[in-house]
Amino acid sequence: MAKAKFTTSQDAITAILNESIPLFAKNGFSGVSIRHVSKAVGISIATLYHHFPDKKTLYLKSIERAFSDKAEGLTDVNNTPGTKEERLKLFILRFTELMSGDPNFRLLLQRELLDADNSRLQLLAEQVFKEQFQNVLNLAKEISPKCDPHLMAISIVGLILFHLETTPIRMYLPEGREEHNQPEVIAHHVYVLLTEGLLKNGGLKCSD
Amino acid sequence: MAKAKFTTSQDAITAILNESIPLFAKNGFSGVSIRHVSKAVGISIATLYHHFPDKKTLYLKSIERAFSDKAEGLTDVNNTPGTKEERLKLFILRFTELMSGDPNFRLLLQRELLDADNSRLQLLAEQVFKEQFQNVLNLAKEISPKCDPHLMAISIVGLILFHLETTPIRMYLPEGREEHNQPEVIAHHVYVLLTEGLLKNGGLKCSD
DNA sequence: GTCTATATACCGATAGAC
DNA sequence: GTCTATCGGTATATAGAC
Repeated sequence: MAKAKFTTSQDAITAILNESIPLFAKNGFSGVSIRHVSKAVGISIATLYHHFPDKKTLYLKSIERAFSDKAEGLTDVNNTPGTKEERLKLFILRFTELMSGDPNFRLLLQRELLDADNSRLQLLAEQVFKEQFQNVLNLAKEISPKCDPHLMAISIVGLILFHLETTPIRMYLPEGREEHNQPEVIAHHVYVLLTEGLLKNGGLKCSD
Repeated sequence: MAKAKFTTSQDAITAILNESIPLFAKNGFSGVSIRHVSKAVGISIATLYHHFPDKKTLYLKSIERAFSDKAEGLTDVNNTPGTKEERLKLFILRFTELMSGDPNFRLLLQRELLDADNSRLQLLAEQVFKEQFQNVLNLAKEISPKCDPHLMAISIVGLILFHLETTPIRMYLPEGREEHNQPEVIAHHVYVLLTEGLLKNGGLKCSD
């Protein structure tokens, strides 16, 4: 008889998700097989199917687990003291550090934007991102009341995410340097760009 | 004997790539099988293998074909007449329209950023994007000489690409509207954001 | 809770005829 | 240039013992 590797079903499920999350983040849904996951955990395929009914459910539970952890990572920055500029700066820094600190979350998000159907996108938007996006929306309204808040909120998070997204190809592009990948450098660049624009005073003072 | 569907090998290759490009864009490398592609083209698997040695080569040739078409789409906007603001505006509009006009190119690019190894990213950077990126770099240097040009160039294209990337989830996020997906709306928003920043005159004049 | 063994389908790739 | 037929491997998923 095979000895029990995990005492409770929850332990086994957690161990499986701990392996499946990075695998799905790196290789996508169809790039990961049940065999890969079960081998990474150190259990048989049948054992994995004992805990998850099918591959799709395993994927969705992986997404769920990976995303639920992050929902609390960004507390409401609108409730912190300070001017609107300070709160914007704080949000950008926190969001950049959060996203660069956990690559799995960002990679899974990007893959979902590519692969998910409308029902799953709706689920993500309404049950995962809604609250956090609303915070950015409020910040955008306060800082730039005349502009479309939705477009502005997308731009704020998009600037940060795209810099992280292009990290692997940067060093091969002209004038790309290693330091461009540091969260603090990205956050500072995004903050200055957003607050001052390109043309003010003949160009940004990125050395500030 | 089976009748010849294509007279020349080039015709067959073009027909195959015409089907494989959108399939790879939508489903990724491991989400597409040789069977899918051959069925979509209307030929047998063996015929496909007569034109391409293996699946990986088919994928790389698909990328190559899809990307080569776009290299000329963006002519050097720095050589057009007008002020730097006008040239920035022109670049943003052209780039936005180019990217929203051919979803396959953008989707393949995003998938490559997720899936490609370093050698393929280097190939993409140096043989596909180098020249165009250099143009954006020059524009960034001229417009914002005090700021890091690399970071600024990434920000300019990133703003546009992220708005397109999030198109499918927008309508499910707070205050998302259908018109936010129009290329002209995105381009105008990006231009105003870049040139004026968030805080100037108490907020952007997005209605201009 | 975990296993071995197996069912069934699909995968990438090839052989050889026409 | 295209096909049918097929190989060996792997995919997801299940049955049933312990």
